[in-house]
Order: sequence, then structure tokens, then C-alpha cells
Amino acid sequence: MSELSPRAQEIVASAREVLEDAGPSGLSMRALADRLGIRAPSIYKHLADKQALENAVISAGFEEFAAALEAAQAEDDPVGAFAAAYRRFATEHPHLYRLMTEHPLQRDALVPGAEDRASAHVLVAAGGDPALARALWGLAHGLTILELNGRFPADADLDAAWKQGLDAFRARLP
Amino acid sequence: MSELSPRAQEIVASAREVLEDAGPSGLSMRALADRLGIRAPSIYKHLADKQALENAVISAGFEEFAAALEAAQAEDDPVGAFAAAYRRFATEHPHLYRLMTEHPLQRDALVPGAEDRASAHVLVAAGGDPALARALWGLAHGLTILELNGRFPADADLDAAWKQGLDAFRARLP
DNA sequence: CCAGTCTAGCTAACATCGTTAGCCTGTCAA
DNA sequence: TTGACAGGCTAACGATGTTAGCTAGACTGG
Repeated sequence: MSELSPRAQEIVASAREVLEDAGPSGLSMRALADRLGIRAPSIYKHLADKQALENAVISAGFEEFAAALEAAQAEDDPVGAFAAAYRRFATEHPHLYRLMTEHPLQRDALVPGAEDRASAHVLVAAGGDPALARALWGLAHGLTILELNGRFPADADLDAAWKQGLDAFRARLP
Repeated sequence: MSELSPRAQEIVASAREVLEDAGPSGLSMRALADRLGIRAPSIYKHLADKQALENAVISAGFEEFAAALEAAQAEDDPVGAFAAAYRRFATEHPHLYRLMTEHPLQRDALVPGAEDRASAHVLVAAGGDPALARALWGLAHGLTILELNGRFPADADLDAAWKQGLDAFRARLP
């Protein structure tokens, strides 16, 4: 991703607001322009296209996500601390989380390292085993996105589901 | 979902083909009409709107998914059999799987029971414990959709990740 | 101090999308 | 024979992302 001008960063920040208010489908170039008090075509003076806009929002999301995971590290029960922070971030920013995960990433268009920084934490939580880390990530993402998408029955005890899944992983760590 | 006329069922079958060929974004009313040799507005004589069309495709997908899980049941290693069938279905029909899972379901618009039939199998695989079943579902969906979305490094050993995750669950079953 | 260039807005317009209104033609029953 | 209905059609609307081309203002070089 090329550097963003200050104005472009303002636009990206507004896009983030529109996204959180109105969801992915509400994030249109015209809606964003409205919030900025300009017209939609003017946005293209600062960002190549909508994809670049979304990539910038996603990059910022990864930075924030990584910071949240970082802040939650714990010596005892690293798995639980990771999972709690993961779930918390997703439920606090559901639209952002969906945007960050629902499509294939255009990695060369993101700020480099943001994704790595986030994914490094799951590796730590899994005691350094990459395969176990990917499985734990799968569990966390799966439970998270199924919950966000309302796929579980309304009366399902999701805390219990998380606990069962995490206990299974805890048992495989020293 | 109300009953579908024979013609509507043909249209839904064509929609499934368009979806598998061109992905969700390629499934437009006009593209579907093209394949049928008619004009887009004519589709509305048979289906209320695009959402109804997608719901019908999703319903059919759940039937097929349930059948695939059913055919794969195994006495020994029910977790492994479930997971293999799950992953296989998703990788063989990636666009359909995505359509089935990427949005909140409009349950009252689906053919009743299709979803239940599919989700019953994960409960069996988890030995009847609903919380464990949801965790297993989360693991399977998470690994599946992260793989479909190309979120893992190209050289990641995903078989190993599945094995690690499934072993963790196997260890918690009698 | 003027001329030129760049910045960042604007309007008009295009293709594509889902969708609606209204028309027409063929089939079939009363 | 007449009338209803099924299932096509065209024309059109509003929303979407995006492009082309214009313009007002700010800065900069001579």
C-alpha cells in the first residue's frame, strides 16, 4: 500500500465510522462523501477506488486488533486470554471484523506486517506450534463469525461452547 | 418458504450453476436470465426477489450438505468422518458454501428442517454434547472459511492444523 | 507581481445492479 | 367464443462504483 495523505487518512477514518454505523452494505462512496460534506467523485482524488478504501480500513483494523490481543496477554491461561480478547474485539466491532475476514485479503495492498502482528499472538497462545495455532485460530474465528451471523439458536449457551473448545486446546498445552 | 413451481425450480437449478461458475458476485439476475434464455424481469414471475432465489439455492445446499454428512458417518472416529465430509463439501462447492454461511440466515424463508438436518450431524459427532458440538462446528467452519478465503500462508500445512484441532476434540470424547 | 502548476473540489455521465409497471401472446376452461 | 391466467417482453427508475472534464484557489518560479 502506498502512503496515505493526511486527507486520505481523514477519509479512511470517516469510512470506518460509516462502516460501524451502517454496516458493510451501508458503506457506499456516496454515503461516505455525505459524511465528509463532499461529493463522491472527489474521494477518488485521494484513494484509487473503493477497494483501496476498504484495504485501508482493514489495515487499521488489523493494527487495532493486534493491539487488543497484545494488551490481553497472560502468563497463566494464554489460550483463554487470547480467546477472550479475540471475541471481545469482534463483538465490539462486528462490521469491522466482518470486513476484515469475509473476503480473501489483498495482502500486497495492506500496510505490511499488520496482519502478521495480529496472527503472531495466536502462535504464542498455542505455545509456538503452528498447526495448533491455526486450529485455535479456526476455532476462534468460526465461533465468532457463526455468532455474528446468528447461526446458533437464540438460546444457545455460547460461553459453554467457547469453554468446551478452549478446554480441548488447553489440554494439549503443557 | 412457499412451494416452488416446477419452472421456479429450474430457475433455482440454473442459479446454482451460475453461482458455481461465476461466484456470488457473478450471480446477477441478468446473468441468470441469460443462461435461461429469457430477460431478467421474467424471473420475477416465479420468484419474489433475489433474496428468495438465494434462499432457495441455500436450502438446496443444506439438503445436499446434510446428505454428504450422512453418507460419511462412521462408528469409529465420528469426529474425523464428520470433519472430512465437511471440508470436502466446502472445497468442492466453495461458492455455495460461502453463500450458505456468509450472511445471517433468514430461517423462516428456508425449507424447514434442512438446516437442522445438517446441524444434527455435528451433534452426533460430538457425542451428544451441544456445547462441544458447537465448538466442533466452530472449528470446522473456521478452518474451512479461512482456507477458502486464502487466509493461511500458501505453504501452511492445513492437514496438520485439522489434525491438531480434531485430536483435541477426540481426546474429550469417550 | 505575474504566470504557471498543482490540489481538491465540482457536475455530468456511463454501465451495472435489483426491481417495478405495463403490455402482449399463447393456452385452456367455461 | 370468450375470458382468465401464465409467462414472456420492453421501458424505465433509483442506487451503485467510476470516469471525464471543468474550475477556484493556493502555492511557486522567474
